Amino acid sequence: MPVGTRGAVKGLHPCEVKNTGAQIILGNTYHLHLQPGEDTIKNLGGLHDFTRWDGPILTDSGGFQVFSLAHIRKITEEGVTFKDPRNGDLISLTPEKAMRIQLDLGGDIIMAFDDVVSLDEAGKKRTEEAVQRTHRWLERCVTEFKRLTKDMQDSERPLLFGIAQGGLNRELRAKSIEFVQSCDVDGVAIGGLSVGETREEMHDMLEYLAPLYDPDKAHYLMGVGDPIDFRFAIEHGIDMVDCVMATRNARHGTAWIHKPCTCTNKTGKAGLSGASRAISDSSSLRGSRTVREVPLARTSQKNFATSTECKTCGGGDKKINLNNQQFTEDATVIDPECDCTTCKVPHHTCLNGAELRSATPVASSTSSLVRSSTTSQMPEPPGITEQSSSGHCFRCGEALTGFSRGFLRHQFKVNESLAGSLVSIHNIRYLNRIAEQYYALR
RNA sequence: GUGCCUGUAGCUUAGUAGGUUAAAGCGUCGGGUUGUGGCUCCGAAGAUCGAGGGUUCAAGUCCCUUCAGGCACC
Repeated sequence: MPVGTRGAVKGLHPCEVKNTGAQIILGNTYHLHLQPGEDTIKNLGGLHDFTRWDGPILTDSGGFQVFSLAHIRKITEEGVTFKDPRNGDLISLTPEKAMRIQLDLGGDIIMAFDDVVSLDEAGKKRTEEAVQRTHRWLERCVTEFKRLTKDMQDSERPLLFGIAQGGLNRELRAKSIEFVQSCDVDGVAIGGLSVGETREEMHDMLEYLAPLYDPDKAHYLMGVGDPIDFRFAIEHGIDMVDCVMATRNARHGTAWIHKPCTCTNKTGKAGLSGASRAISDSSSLRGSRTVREVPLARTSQKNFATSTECKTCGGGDKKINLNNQQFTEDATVIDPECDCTTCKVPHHTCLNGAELRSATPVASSTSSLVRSSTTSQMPEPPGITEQSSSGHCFRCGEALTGFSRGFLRHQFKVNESLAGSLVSIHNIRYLNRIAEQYYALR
């Protein structure tokens, strides 16, 4: 889920977001409440009409801002007060208010209001307290949610997700997952990770939690991650993630690329972790049990499992910093394997026409969970051509040549925001391609 | 021709009455970024202080000469 905190995925037209294969985006209660306010958004038709994004929208509750804006907030049992950074005004968020705001905003999935703790000493000390409070707040959220939606038809009622906490404490985590799954919620989110712990600590926790998930509910890992963490999460029963890295890194010049693993070890055990390897040979898992039911086994070589990097050939998920001098005269695209509209764009007359409609199959693992409440019409985006993978336009046969690294570096160097937008498209598409590859393995 | 002003990092400048290893912003180069406050954060490289000589324990700073640019006057 690309992140559009303030109602827009930064730098991108909704068509561009859609064309990455993204099925759902995020908005944020805290930011939209401060500006322009849920009343304004409601008066302008709700988030979908307001933002012109006709796909599902998930709104975060503002719980994370309790954590990230720690220097300007105060927590009590009732809720949290923040100082408005613009004018110093005190604003408050409570479980009930978070429900009201999110329902006014009009997203399709709304999140319970939770208490996120840091991993420093102060945070560790209050981990248990935060878990208990998160649970009490969740009960208040569910009550308020039911009260506010009791007159709604099933088709217009948004979904409510609860959030499990517990820091890096396994016992607390297990209790929290169990509690949230026992509540009347449509989905379960894993919160409080990706807040500064090491990759190994996060992966260990995900591995520990995977067998505890109720297969009847969706599981959403909040705030994760880069391609490596994303693969690991999928392999361990996670259905949904969101992360700002794709877009923030893109705006700062970092693009993800995939270096194919060239190892053809006769044992079939190349360096890549279980499912990552399986993608290269997707037939090996086709027809097996679903990912969520059985988290794919990690290889005995832990290092391989926690990174998709192949120790033998260096293949796997990589990143490049397009600001680097080495790309000044680089005529190649970010990633020749990629089919995004930054890496493969027709630069001829075919660009102008409906024939270029996307033919890329889009996975729909979450669509059955989500009822899009909008009827707004979005024009079909100028898409990826049918034969983009072959590198040629299916219509006229001309080569599809995306934006060169040299061009992108130049635009970054002259501070042109187009560069950040183009790389955002690439990075979001990169993650969605990973999701689509796993989806094909079900 | 005469008088005055200005020369410090690639650029714009700070360097106080001479006193530790000449400072900053921008730019350059490299890195970071995980439920987005921040086109951001961190780090590095980069200066024989226009040149030469002198005074002094000590000169970017004072003196002389010279070069370059600018201004004014003849």
